[in-house]
Amino acid sequence: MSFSLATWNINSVRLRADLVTKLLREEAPDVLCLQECKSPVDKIPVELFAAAGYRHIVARGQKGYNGVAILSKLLVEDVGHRDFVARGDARHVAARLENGVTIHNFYVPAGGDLPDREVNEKFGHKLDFLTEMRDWFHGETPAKSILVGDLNIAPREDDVWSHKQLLKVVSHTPIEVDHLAQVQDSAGWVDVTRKDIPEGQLYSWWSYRARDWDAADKGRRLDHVWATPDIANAAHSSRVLRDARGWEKPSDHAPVFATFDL
DNA sequence: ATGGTTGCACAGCAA
Repeated sequence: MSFSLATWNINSVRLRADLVTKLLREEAPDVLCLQECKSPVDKIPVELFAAAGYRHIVARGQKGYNGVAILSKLLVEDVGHRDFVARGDARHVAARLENGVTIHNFYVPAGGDLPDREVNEKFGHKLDFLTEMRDWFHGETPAKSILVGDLNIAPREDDVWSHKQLLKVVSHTPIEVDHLAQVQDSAGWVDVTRKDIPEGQLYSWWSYRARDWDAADKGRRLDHVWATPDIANAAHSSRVLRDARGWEKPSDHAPVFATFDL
């Protein structure tokens, strides 16, 4: 059995519902994980997605902020969520496919501007969120699991347009990279995207603030697809749909894809 | 060095 999956920070699922359906119709992943839906669950345009063939939806939402959803052509079971750092934020949801694979969809806090928890509470929140992810997965020791989402960290030097210029910029600081590595180590998570594309610059996010995002190409790889070691070797064909960043009224993130043969 | 844009929701915060 083979299935494909994509993760996309949509930055408002209602404003960009037509872009979601465009992606579903043109790229047709079996499962699409969305972050930053910025919508209560009951206001997600589920009929639109069902009409495109995605009849199974597992989501957590809140008004205006955060929000994660898993849209699927395949039957999925809602296997819950965890309120990381106990703020009542909708930043995690999990679903299980009939083949036994569990998919965790995360929206990790962005962390504010200053990379110092003493002066920026949001940075501390981000680090604490990552620490709780590490401890949770360490205790769970998951098998046949996939973890995707906007993790808001670009860990490698070639995951950012300038390693040197971003060392003190939130998303690429050594302490964040270390925290993310500890999450990854907690369950032996394999970075599927980099397993498939080991070399070269690779980005999934480009700021809205650039005059010409495509020409400047000052991107970062903030969106990730990870898998536990038992299924990581079944993954292939990873890619970033950079084109989507150039669509009309785009999200600032592009979707990241992977396929699993199980 | 600074400011640049977007979404939500209607001011200013979060990203």
